[in-house]
Amino acid sequence: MMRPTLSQNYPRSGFPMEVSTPMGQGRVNQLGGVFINGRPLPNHIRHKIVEMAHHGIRPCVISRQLRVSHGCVSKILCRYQETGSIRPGAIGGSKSKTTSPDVEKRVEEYKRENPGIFMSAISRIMRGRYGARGDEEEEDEDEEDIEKREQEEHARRSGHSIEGILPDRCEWILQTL
DNA sequence: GGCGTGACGGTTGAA
DNA sequence: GCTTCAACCGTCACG
Repeated sequence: MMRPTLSQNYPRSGFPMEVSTPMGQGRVNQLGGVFINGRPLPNHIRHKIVEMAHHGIRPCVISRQLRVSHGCVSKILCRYQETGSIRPGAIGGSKSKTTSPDVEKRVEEYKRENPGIFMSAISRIMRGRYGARGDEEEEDEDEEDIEKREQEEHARRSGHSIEGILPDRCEWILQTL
């Protein structure tokens, strides 16, 4: 199982078809769908996958209809079940080193001393970071909005404020609560 | 025929 | 500015 095959070399040695997209060099998969190797599927496609699955449509039908490989449909649905989010994970970069054991210890201490303030701070940060993301399966979010938010997020991350650091660690913080 | 899974080549961005 | 590295991506094919 899972051995390399000739067809797996498509991308390198002459994929059957290549198309140009605003995002760059697109390729065409076996189902005739266009994808960009290494890049996530557009948000509206991901949204549609989840939506169709919600309506009880089988993954194989979804993959055929949207022309996305069934492996991809499977992955996206798995991820959606696990995280509740249709958004792709953060691509690239290195793991944040902002939470050394020392930092963790101090956050823990601070949490004990100021539980109220700590919680409201986290809530504020979470609102700022995720906004209405919890409703994303109901709302058809504009890709422009997403892009804008990502840009803002990026700008915030590159800053040196505590809020540029903490959001990445919110999951850990919440786990320790 | 439908599905889960792992290898693969590719992209990305922090260090 | 360039390189390295580790994370993620979607496709493909096997079982």
